[in-house]
Amino acid sequence: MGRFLASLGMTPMAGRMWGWLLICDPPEQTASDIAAALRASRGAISGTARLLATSGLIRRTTRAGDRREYFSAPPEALDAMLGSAAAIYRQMRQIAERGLAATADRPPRARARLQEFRDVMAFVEQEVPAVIGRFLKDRNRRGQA
Amino acid sequence: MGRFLASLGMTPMAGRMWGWLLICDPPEQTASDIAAALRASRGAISGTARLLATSGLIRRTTRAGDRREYFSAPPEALDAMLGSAAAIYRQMRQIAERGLAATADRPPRARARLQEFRDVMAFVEQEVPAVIGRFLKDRNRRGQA
DNA sequence: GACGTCGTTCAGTATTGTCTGAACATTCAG
DNA sequence: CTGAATGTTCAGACAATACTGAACGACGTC
Repeated sequence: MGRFLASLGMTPMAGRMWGWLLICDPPEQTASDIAAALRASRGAISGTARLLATSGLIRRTTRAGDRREYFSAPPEALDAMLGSAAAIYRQMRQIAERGLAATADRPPRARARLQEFRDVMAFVEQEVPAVIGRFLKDRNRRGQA
Repeated sequence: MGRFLASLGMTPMAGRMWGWLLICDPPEQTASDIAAALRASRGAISGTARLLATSGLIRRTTRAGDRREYFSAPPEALDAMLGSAAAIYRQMRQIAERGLAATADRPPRARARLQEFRDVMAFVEQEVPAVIGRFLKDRNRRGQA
């Protein structure tokens, strides 16, 4: 439960909140529940919830006749996580291409390394979706078995 | 050249320095060269150099009869980068397993999501080296052609 | 329509992290 | 041996960040 160190590019609060949603019971919790469990203020929960929701790591649902919002960590969260990891490579490739464009007037020797960096990122960017697809197929097969 | 935003888990200085080493000419530069190019203090260069060197992103070489150290971004840097990316998944799996051990006395319903998270990370952790191996083979083939 | 509850927003604050600049150790040249 | 140059280390300043707590608006209830 003390795994709030999962702040990989996220805030510590986001790591704690997501970790809690992975192990809480019941799986759907209100903001007040989370605030009490994590000993955090409601303001922090509000901001973190929006961050996690836009990242696709958590889902916020409402119930008819109930103003409260229920948060949960759905299975799609893992897909979103892998997808965002893939986005990092795309981002790196784009940065490299910007760099190549900015150094167009430099001698080729100076650009060779950046060019290779771009190629590597392009390769990984292309292969990662294939791996994810294979994983999803594998999971579905196991889920239907 | 203004791509110092590459601080993905690294310090801004590390991003700037690595980016510079990717495009500088000549490819091998002394600490003074880098400090002058990036308008940074020698202290920052020293600390950042050690950080990047231990990560395998840069290589520091010396020449006989020359006290200065030469820094460069070798091709192996990309391999190190992909390897560290793979390490992230392993780390996540280990964290998940620690969480599972810590919640052994909880009802299974509360642990199911964490269990699945562990499985997904284990899968990716296993598949990523395969992708990297395929990439290396592809690059070598192209390099020899 | 008034109250309690819930979510959001924002200023303030504490904490963390990053860079600078000086002091020190070490090496090579004269 | 002296002196210049290089790399390292450390304290301090500066900036960025994350969280708290209070104020505000909105919805449901009585």
